[in-house]
Amino acid sequence: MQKQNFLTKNQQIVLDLVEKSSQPLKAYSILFNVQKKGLKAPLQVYRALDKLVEIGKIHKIESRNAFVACKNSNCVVSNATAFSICESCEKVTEINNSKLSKYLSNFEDNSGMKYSKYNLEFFGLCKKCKNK
Amino acid sequence: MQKQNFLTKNQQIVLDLVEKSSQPLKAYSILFNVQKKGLKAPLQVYRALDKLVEIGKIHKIESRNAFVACKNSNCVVSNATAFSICESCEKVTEINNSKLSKYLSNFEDNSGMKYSKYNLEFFGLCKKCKNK
DNA sequence: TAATTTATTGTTATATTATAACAATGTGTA
DNA sequence: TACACATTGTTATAATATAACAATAAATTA
Repeated sequence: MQKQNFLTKNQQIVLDLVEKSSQPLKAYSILFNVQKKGLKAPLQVYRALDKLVEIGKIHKIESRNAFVACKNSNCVVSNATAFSICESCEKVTEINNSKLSKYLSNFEDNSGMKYSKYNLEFFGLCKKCKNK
Repeated sequence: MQKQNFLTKNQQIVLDLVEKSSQPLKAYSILFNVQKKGLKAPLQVYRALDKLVEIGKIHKIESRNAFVACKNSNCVVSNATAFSICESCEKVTEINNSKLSKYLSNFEDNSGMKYSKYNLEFFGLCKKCKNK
């Protein structure tokens, strides 16, 4: 059996929901929203999320325990992610800046460690909240 | 009452433990280890951790839900943190690279957002694990 | 096609991480 | 001393995530 290159029913249901949302969704909020589609247990959601993260269709916002769809149409693997997070309204935006990603992907220090992946989260106030 | 500029007993107990550890500690592992010192409930640990993170004495490794002592003696506020994490042995090291921190602290994009804080986590294999 | 293998599913239970609420105590300031 | 307010201790519970295992489905190969 070769590695699955399509989405299963549960994965598709979860992905559809996350893609429809403009903001990160929490696992149990996803669960609540897909119960009418037959996903009744947390594990069904977590398993779908795990796979979707693995193949890069969604990202986990670690500091928020929440999930967003990847906005880069070319996103195949999620080995380089950067987000901005508004600490007031919690709006999260994926940062798509080639200079930044190039800089971080090529980053090396004297630890002898080879970095294959990174996740960066910026915090601050978004335009709207700044002007309040 | 002015803002506290010293550590309370509970905070000091938790900090001592985290500083002694060479690796990140989980909250409930901290709890287990400080029970003989009188901290019996999770909240006592979480409250101490919250304050210690706030004043920059320790950092939270978000992707691991674990806490490490800040290794920069000059660390006052923890608004700029970067770590390397070995995905095999889970060794975590705080990255202290002024070029990197300068680059990220000055990072701006066209979102109109002012970034006051960031957290970066690199993943890969450490020297030891790479050679296995 | 049948047998084999492997991935995925459904399900129950439980582990892990974190916070709400509130009374009691301590500490700085007026 | 009286007050304001931060911190503490405590119980209960919320929120996040995984273990274990039987059942089902899909790909492989004989």
